[in-house]
Amino acid sequence: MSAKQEMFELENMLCFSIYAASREITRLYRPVLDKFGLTYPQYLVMVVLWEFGDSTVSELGDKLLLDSGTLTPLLKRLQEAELIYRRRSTGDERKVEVGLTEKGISLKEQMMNVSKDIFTELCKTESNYLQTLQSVKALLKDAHELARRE
Amino acid sequence: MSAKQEMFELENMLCFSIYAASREITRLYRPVLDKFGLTYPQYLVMVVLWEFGDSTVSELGDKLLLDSGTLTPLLKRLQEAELIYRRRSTGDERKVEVGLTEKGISLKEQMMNVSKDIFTELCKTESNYLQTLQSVKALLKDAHELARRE
DNA sequence: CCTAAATAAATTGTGCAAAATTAAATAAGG
DNA sequence: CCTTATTTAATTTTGCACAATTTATTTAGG
Repeated sequence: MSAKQEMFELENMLCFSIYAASREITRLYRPVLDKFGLTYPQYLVMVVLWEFGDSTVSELGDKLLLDSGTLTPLLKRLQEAELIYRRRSTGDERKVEVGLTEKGISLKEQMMNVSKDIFTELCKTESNYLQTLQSVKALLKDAHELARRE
Repeated sequence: MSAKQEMFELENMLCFSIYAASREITRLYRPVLDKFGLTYPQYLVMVVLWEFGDSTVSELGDKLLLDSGTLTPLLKRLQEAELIYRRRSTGDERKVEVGLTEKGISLKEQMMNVSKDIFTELCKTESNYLQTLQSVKALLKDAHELARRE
């Protein structure tokens, strides 16, 4: 079996493992997030707002590596759920500022008591959580730089 | 900063790194796959057919961890592109068998001469490709088992 | 000033992703 | 046989994901 053959075998393809792992992790979060009426990408937006405070749409996109075409409808759903507000920047009317409502702020406390279970469950089974985290973060950084140096 | 606080920081969230890395890798493959008129999930279906030969829809789903709601329209597009055929199983008319056309078979050779570039590019930047692959495969296995033990 | 370029977000269109429902066919027990 | 449960795929619906285009605004050059 040549090296060229091997590279088309699913078991050897890091790209497939990452792609499938991403969906399985989302599946793992779903039953918990469902209790709060959140999807996984919506949850990540909340995480960024909790950590960094009020942000523009493009700042959210920079952190999450998502574009406005994805974020705009997602943010509208979070606004309908009254977890965030959206308003035009007064200084620069091209920008839309996104911030947490009281309900959005208080959600963090509620989730900390539940979400730990997912995190610790993965930690428990993942014997080397920190090692895996460092590997994937390095991969993300490399892929991000490769994909954007046109 | 408490351990509970830290778990909501984006930099510490393995789930986010996996999710973002998956999209960045797909973005990396896109310009190459575009030349062949394939999307990334379509490419993965072709990889499975090249490796394992003719398969039913559910066999493809088992390998790729995708359900029929995702695969059925995707397979129809591959059929329209004349890379695969689909037909009801003669033995069991519930099953739909998927197989490669001549065009689909020959695509593998064409891609081997181009796709290597993506693979080697990632290998080059990823100092520890095999280590990362093993970590992510272990994570995938754990997440898959956790997500399905109801 | 005033026009041209650049920026920021929204809009549009295509293609996954997955849960829920439906429909068809098979298998199994009585 | 015949009914019931199971299996398998299709269909439907909602929600990302992203490229391409459009619109509005701001910045810079002349």
